[in-house]
Amino acid sequence: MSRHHSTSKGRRKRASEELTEVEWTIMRVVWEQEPCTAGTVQETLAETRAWAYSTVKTTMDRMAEKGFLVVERIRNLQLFRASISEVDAKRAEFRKMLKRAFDGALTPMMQFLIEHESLSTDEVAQLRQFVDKTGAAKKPSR
Amino acid sequence: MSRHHSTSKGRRKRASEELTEVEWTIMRVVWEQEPCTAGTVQETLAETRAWAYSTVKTTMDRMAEKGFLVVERIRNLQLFRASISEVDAKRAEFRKMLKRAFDGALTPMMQFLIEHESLSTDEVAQLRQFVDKTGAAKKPSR
DNA sequence: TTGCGTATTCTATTTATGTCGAATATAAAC
DNA sequence: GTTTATATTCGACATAAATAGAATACGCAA
Repeated sequence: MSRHHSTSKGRRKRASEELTEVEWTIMRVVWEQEPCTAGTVQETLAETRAWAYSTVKTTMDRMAEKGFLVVERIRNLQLFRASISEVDAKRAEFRKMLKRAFDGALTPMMQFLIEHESLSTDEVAQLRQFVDKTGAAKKPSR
Repeated sequence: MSRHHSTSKGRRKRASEELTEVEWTIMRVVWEQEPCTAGTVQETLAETRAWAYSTVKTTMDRMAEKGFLVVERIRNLQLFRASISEVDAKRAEFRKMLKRAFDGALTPMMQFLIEHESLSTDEVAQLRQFVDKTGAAKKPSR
């Protein structure tokens, strides 16, 4: 067993763009404010998370190592920016859930939602709207 | 900061029923064959995972500690059964994803699916079918 | 030039997760 | 009873994740 696409340094294999909880929290801020410093992120999150600056910084450094963030150095300043898109991250998160809980299939998930997640009337309506809008393009059977 | 609702023994606080990857793998087998022994699980998974018996056993013991499994002892045999339902586990997994990636809202997720996940014609058709079948009966519960 | 105030780097602790091997216990068979 | 095949218990180790303090470097203003 040995696979890693050597980006340059010895990168550990990454399950594509799967973020941990803490990483998601940080990424959200970065996507919104990039380029930004660790200090900015820490401050932005201060209201909700009592994280020490060093906690945020260390995490962000590690995220950079993993390839989730890229760093630009200006003087003694480090500006971080996301190197994975929000869409990709969402897609990965969704896929992971789908794979784990629904064997990777969308339809069973939909069925589950309807049967067990008690969608609100609004949600059902929207769902229907989306379906109609989307389904219109391709002629469904039935 | 210090919270743990001492269930009886010093249980660590658990994020409800969130399973790790390995735990999902094991739970799937348990749900299907419960009550079953660690050996059975190990053997069932042998085809796909080269896990030593002890690996499976240790993991299952830990899962029992966490409250995901319950053990029944018969002689020197331990029978495991799930103490969380498949539905609950799925719900938790789904909710976690929703919270992380879509701020907990279903509609944005739907939108995302349609915009970025290119549903197949079949999926759209099925989706429509579900919506039709459900839309009328569902009420704004919850 | 001397400090002050951040930014950076380095290291450390704790807990969780993934994996197992070795030693031990035990039911069942001979 | 002794053997045999499992099951169980325990401890161990590596890596990752979460969290943070301490030491250090470095612009910039007085």
